[in-house]
Amino acid sequence: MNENKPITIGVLAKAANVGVEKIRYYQRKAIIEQPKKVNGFRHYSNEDIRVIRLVKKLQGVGFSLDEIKEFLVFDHCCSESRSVVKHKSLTKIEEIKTQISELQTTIKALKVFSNSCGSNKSIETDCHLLDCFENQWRCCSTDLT
Amino acid sequence: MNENKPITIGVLAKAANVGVEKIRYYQRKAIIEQPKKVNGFRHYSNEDIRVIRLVKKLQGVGFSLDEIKEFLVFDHCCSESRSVVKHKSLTKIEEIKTQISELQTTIKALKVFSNSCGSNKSIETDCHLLDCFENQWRCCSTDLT
DNA sequence: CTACACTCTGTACCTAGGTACAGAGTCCAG
DNA sequence: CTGGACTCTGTACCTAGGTACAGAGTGTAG
Repeated sequence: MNENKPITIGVLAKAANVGVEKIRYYQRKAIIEQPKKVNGFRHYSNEDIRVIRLVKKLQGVGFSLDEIKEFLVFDHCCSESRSVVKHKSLTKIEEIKTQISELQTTIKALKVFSNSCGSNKSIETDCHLLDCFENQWRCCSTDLT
Repeated sequence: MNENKPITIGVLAKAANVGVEKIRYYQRKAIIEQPKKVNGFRHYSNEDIRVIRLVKKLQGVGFSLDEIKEFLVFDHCCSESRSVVKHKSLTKIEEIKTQISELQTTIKALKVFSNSCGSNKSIETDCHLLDCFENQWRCCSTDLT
């Protein structure tokens, strides 16, 4: 059954909901492996569909293609580089935690901004985004006389 | 004192810890306003330093320059567009919340991955990133026969 | 066995967000 | 009043992550 209807690039693209050009681009960039070719046509496996979807998902949460490549490579040579895998993952987890806390601060600042600038009572107060964010971040304050 | 030592682009760049080219780029893109010029030289205010720092911070948490521009524009015509400001902020808050929950899922998947693939007991189990992520996301599973 | 859909490789082009000059003008310390 | 530091405008170039052909080959339904 798999033999009769090969998964060509178009089938893969449809199944993973991306364009064929993007798949070829990922192959040029070595994000995914070059599949076997039959008469010059690429034939994919079901796993390739999962990989493409994973790539999309990881991109969505902010991984660069290079980072994704590293994780996918580790995925295939897992038994040779356990400690490297573990290290990469733990590092990434820490990065994401930092990112989450920055995002939470951003939410706070946006809430303050929308409640002050966005409210009717603020019409006369000349409320600034700058002030709202500075109160949260203490990062942008003037230190130049 | 401010009159004697004007804040030129180089001073601003140093104070905000960015390059002068980036500041000029932001001006070309109308992210920040064109300051007054004295003999063709741009003279900035202390507020400009705060703005540049805010732009950096917002970029860091994932705002595009176009989004930043919108917020900064609202910031200046606040009294005319309260409801638009409020709406933009609330929309952005929801987006960020979604992003945070995706990031939390990513952390879970990475933990599973590092604990299984990264552990010594996994040497024989052929653990895959793909499986770890699919368990968290249920998004990449094969649905092609 | 023909027509059309699909795929191949290769190259060009696109957006976002910059960075790096060149060549000319300005400012300031000595 | 000169030399070095700084700034101006304008254009070219860069990376990441793609998208869009062109021209040729392949595969398959009628």
